[in-house]
This record gives sequence, C-alpha cells and structure tokens, in this order.
Amino acid sequence: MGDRVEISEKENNNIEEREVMDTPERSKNCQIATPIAKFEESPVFNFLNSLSPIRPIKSVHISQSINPLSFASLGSVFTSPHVTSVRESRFLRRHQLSDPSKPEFSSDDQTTVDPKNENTANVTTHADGQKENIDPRDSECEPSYNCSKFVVDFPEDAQEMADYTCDSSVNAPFVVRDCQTNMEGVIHHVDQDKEGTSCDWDSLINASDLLIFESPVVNGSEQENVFTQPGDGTEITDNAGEKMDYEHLSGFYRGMRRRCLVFEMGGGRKKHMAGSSGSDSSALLQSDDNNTSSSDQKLLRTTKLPGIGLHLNALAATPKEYKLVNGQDSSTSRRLLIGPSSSVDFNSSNAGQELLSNGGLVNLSLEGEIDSVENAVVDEINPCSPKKKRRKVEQAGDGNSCKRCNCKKSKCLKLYCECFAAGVYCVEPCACIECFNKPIHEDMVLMTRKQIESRNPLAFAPKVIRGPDSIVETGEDLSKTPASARHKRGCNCKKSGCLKKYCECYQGGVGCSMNCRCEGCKNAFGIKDGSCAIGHEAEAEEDEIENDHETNMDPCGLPATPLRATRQSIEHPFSSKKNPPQSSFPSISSSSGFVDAFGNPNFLPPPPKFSKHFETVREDEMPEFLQEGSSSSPISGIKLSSPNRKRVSPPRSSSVETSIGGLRSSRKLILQSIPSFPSLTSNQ
DNA sequence: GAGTTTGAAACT
DNA sequence: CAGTTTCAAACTC
Repeated sequence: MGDRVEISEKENNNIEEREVMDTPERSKNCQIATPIAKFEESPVFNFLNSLSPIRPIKSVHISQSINPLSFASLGSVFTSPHVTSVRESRFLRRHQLSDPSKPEFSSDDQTTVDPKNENTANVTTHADGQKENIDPRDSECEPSYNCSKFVVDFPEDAQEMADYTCDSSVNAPFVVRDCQTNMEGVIHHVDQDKEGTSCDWDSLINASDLLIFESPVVNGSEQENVFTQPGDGTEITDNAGEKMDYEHLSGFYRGMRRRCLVFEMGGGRKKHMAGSSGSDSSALLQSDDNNTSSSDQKLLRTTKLPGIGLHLNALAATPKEYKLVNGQDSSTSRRLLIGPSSSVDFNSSNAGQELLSNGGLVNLSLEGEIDSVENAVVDEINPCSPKKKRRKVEQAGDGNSCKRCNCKKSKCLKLYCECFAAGVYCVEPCACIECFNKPIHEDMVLMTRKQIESRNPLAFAPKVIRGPDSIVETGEDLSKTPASARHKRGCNCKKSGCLKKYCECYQGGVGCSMNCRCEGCKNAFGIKDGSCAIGHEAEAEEDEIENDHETNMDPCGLPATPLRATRQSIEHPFSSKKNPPQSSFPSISSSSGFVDAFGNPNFLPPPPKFSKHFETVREDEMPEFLQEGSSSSPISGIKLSSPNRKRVSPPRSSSVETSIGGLRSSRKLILQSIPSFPSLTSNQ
C-alpha cells in the first residue's frame, strides 16, 4: 500500500487530480497537505469560507482527470452494443435511475471532474473512510486493460451490510469497480420509494468519499476499502439522481460505462437473484483489479441483486490471472461478480451466506466447489496484472475475461471480433485497428449489432450451453459429453480433430454433439460419434430444455443480457493453460455435484472460451415463465429457420431431429432468441 | 514476434 | 443452400 500512497507519477495530471489523489492522504502527503492546511487556516480562507456557503471540501470532484481513454465510452454507459432495442430501452431506464441527472456521459467528458475517474482515481477508500492514494503506476501498468468486471461486495454479515446502507430499507450500496481503472464507485441502490431515506446527504456530497478508487494492488484491505463510510453509504439511489451529487456519479458511471456495455436489471435472472424482489437489494459492484501484482485477486461473489444486472464489458479476464487474493477476500468481503461470471458466485458458500443475508440468493452450488469456483472467478477478475496483456494475447481465448482483440479489418464490428461478439467495447489493451467498437461509436455498434442479430438472432447468444448435467462425470468415459453441455451450433472442424481451440466445442469445454459437422472428431470432452453421440440424441431434448433455460435465464442469477450470454466471461477454472482444469472445471460448471469431468487427472482441457459454467442452470431454478412456457413462449412458435440459418439451427442429424421432432426445433429457437430480447423485456 | 493454420463469419 | 472468401484467433516455429 505504501507504494500506492505515493501519488502520481503522472505529472501531467491536472492539479485537481492530484488533489484528489492526495486528498485522502493528506496526512501522508505532507507536501500537498501542508499547504492546504495552511490555506484553510488563513484568515482569508476563513473569510471566504464565511461568505460562501460552499464548503471548502476537498477536491472531490477533482479526480476527474481521467484518462480520456478510459472514459471514452461515456456515451452509452449502460447500453451495450448488444442490447437490442428492447434492451436499450431497459438500459435507458436503468440509466435514468442510476443517473438521472446525467443524460449523457459523453465519452468526451473527460473534462468534467469526476472523482471516480478510473485512471486517475487511484484512491483507495478504506472502511474507515480514509482514502489512500494509490500509486498511479499501478493503474498505469494496465490502465485500461482490465476488463471491467463488476463485483459486488457484500459485508460479511447482515450487520455489516446494514452498516453500509444508510437505511436498512435502502439497498445496499453498489460499489463498482473497474478493474482496469481501478475505479470504484459506490452506489446505493435504494428503493425508489425510499429515495430520501435517512441518508445523510452531506455525506453524499462528499462524493469523493464514496467513490472508491481502488488500486489493483490493494489486498486484503481492499474489501474494506470497498465501502467507504459505511454509514454514509448511500451515494446513489435510483432516484438519487435527484439528490446525488451527479458529478460524482457521473464520474462513477463513466467508469462503469467504459467497461460496461450493459447494465441492466436482471429480469430473467431475478429469480436467481433470489427472491429478492430485486428492488431492495443492493449490491456492491466492483470491477476490480485487485492485483497489482496480479497475484491479488478478489473473490467475486454474487448475491442476489435486486434486479440489477450488469452487463459487463466482458468479463474477460484471464482466469489464470485471477486468484483468490486473500483469504480475506473470499471470506471477508463478498463481492458479486455481476456479469457472466456472476453465476459463479452463487455457488460459493460464502455467496450463499451473503445472499441469505440479503434476502435470499439462490445458492446453487456445492461448497466443495466453491473454492474452485472462486478461484476461477477471481482469476478472471483480475485483468490488471501486468501479465494480462500477454495473457490476453496468449490466453485471451482461455478466459473470457477481458476481451482483447486484434482486429485489423473488421473494425471490430463483426463477429470476428471477440470483443464485439462478446458484447463489449474494445478497450485499450485491444490491438485492433480502426476500431469502431467503442462507446464513441455506440450508434454504429448498436446498429451493426442489430443487423447481425437480424440475420441471426442468436449471433450474440452464448455458444456453449451447459446444463446441470453438463459436467462430465468423473470416472466416466471421457468421450461422453455431459448431456446438457453442448455447443449450440456445433463445430465444423476438419483438421483439428476438435482437439484444439480452433474447435469451438473444445474451446468451450464441451463435447461435440450431433450438431457438429466435424470430421475426425476427437474432442476430449466428448466426441461426436460414438458413445457421446448416442448420448447426444438422447439428450437432445434435454439440451433444448437447457438451452431454454439459459436463454431465458442467467444461471448466474444475473440479468440475462443477451450479451452476457454470448460469452461467459468466466472461464473454467482450468482455463489457464498452466492450470489444470481438472478440479475446477467440473466444479464450476456444474451447479451441483459435478465431478471431475474426466476423472482423468492428466487431462486438462483448455479453458472453455465460451464456457458457460456460469450459465449452468438448474431446471428447478428456471423461472416459472420459462418452465411453464417454454413451449408457450411467444417465441416458441419460431422455427428453426433463423435468419441465420447456418449456425442457428443445429440439428443436422436426422436422427436427432427425428427423435426430437419439431418440438425440439422450436425449443431451441426459443432458447436462443429469447435470451437476447424478449426475455429481458418480459422480465422487466 | 512473425508466419502459418484453422475454422467461424461473411459474402456470393 | 452451398460454395467461396474474409477474418482473426490459435497455433507453430
């Protein structure tokens, strides 16, 4: 921490920024602090102070100096490119709630002061309310690399949570962190009805306090840091716009926007969220970067968010990088990763606790799995580590964490672009050329997205579907693919034997199915022909069902955003090449009781790129509307012929179709299409 | 790091 | 719908 305390190295930073950074630690930074103190003590100051209602408070806003890059995407903070029109509306809505005052964060706003600036904001807030200056360098090392993941931290126990919230009725504060930027913001999600609540607005005024800039390096203390001024907590309310210091918020959101393409309510996922009506729950969202060293990772935990869903800019962190930082992290703070990976959290026991405290989260998983899950999650989360870039390049695929593309010709507006395909904006770490997949070009992104979706509604849907069964059972024949885990479209491999990541099935950690047109399939997760093939047929219907679930629900309990579905940011625990997936893999993907997929210690499947561990959904968890109606779903009527006939409709094998019949096809359509659009709407 | 291979995505 | 081209990731050296 000490290092961080030292502020910035960037001399370029504007004064304000410095103040911000320094402010927290004035005591430490004698240089700056001293002058200020003197100034404040001066008669002139007093005089001025008496004259002006304005409090001499700190430079809260100051932090703005943000790296333009990071904020570039102010434009549509919550609108993700993936968002369909419907979703867009949602996002808008969300946006209003969260930040009514600021209709627009233009990416260009950099000038505005935003305490929350990510890059600039290197201040870490401690629970005690003190802030530490973080060494900008930390952030610099990977300024924007990190994918923004939003993690929600919850207090260990309800009591803590209570502390955080200014009003018990009020939602818990949301802390958002941008892993890349290290920026954090705390948002209290308050019932709209309860806007005013008991919060001390003065505290709100000190947005700076609320804002938390966490350096990646922050370790165990991080969690504590997350919530600043617990009592004050409420910085933002949905309605808050009215009361909030918007500037602060704006900064906050900016950070969010940068990374979050989608911020939406988890309509479909509400269920997962557990019971919470969704309105009340609050979550601390963080996208964090905990690790300076990259070694520090935080455990993300999901909790039931009241209807809050974040579509993160891809959770793309590479799994390897993420680690459980500290025992503390895992145990102490509860963070929810909202986003694709969020589902994971549900599994963790801790998460469960948290959830319970909050009102009920769905506890999906086995505790035993928790650790692995956590690890996996953590790994993803920490994009900031110095290694990330390299990894991205090397492993990017492995994790779905932060996407970093290298597009040269597609302008990042085609599915060739991983970022775009994942529904996230390209970020600094991307090496793309002529990239249009940026907030600045939001319109274009949305338009393109729509076009693609018009062609293939499922284009942005998750490629791999994992059902509860998805995990291969240990000890069983490797060739057998989990019933529920399948690549929707199936692969078309000719030369790779489905043993390399060229193969989407393999990449996704699932076996090939009847849908695959691969030749010479040797997929370690389950070959197309052979035992697995049989299983596939039998499972075909099951798969459909599963698909439906997925489509409609976010296994994570998060709001299913179309985008999210696209790629699970979270990778299998084993995603890292170096790290054997074995243990983690199964645990993650399965909601319950999965055993090592292969039972083969030696076998280390690559981390699934599309993996849906988090997507795994139990049927029982399935939203009623889905359950009842998958068949009844409005979409159900849709036929296989999707705009994108090629990829959308999988069933190639006559056998499958035969067994399943038309029903199946209809179901699948439902699955795919629903998630993106209708489901959200309906849920909302 | 550059070049090759691969298969999805896009196009015809 | 099938074939071809384009593209970028995965892979190899």
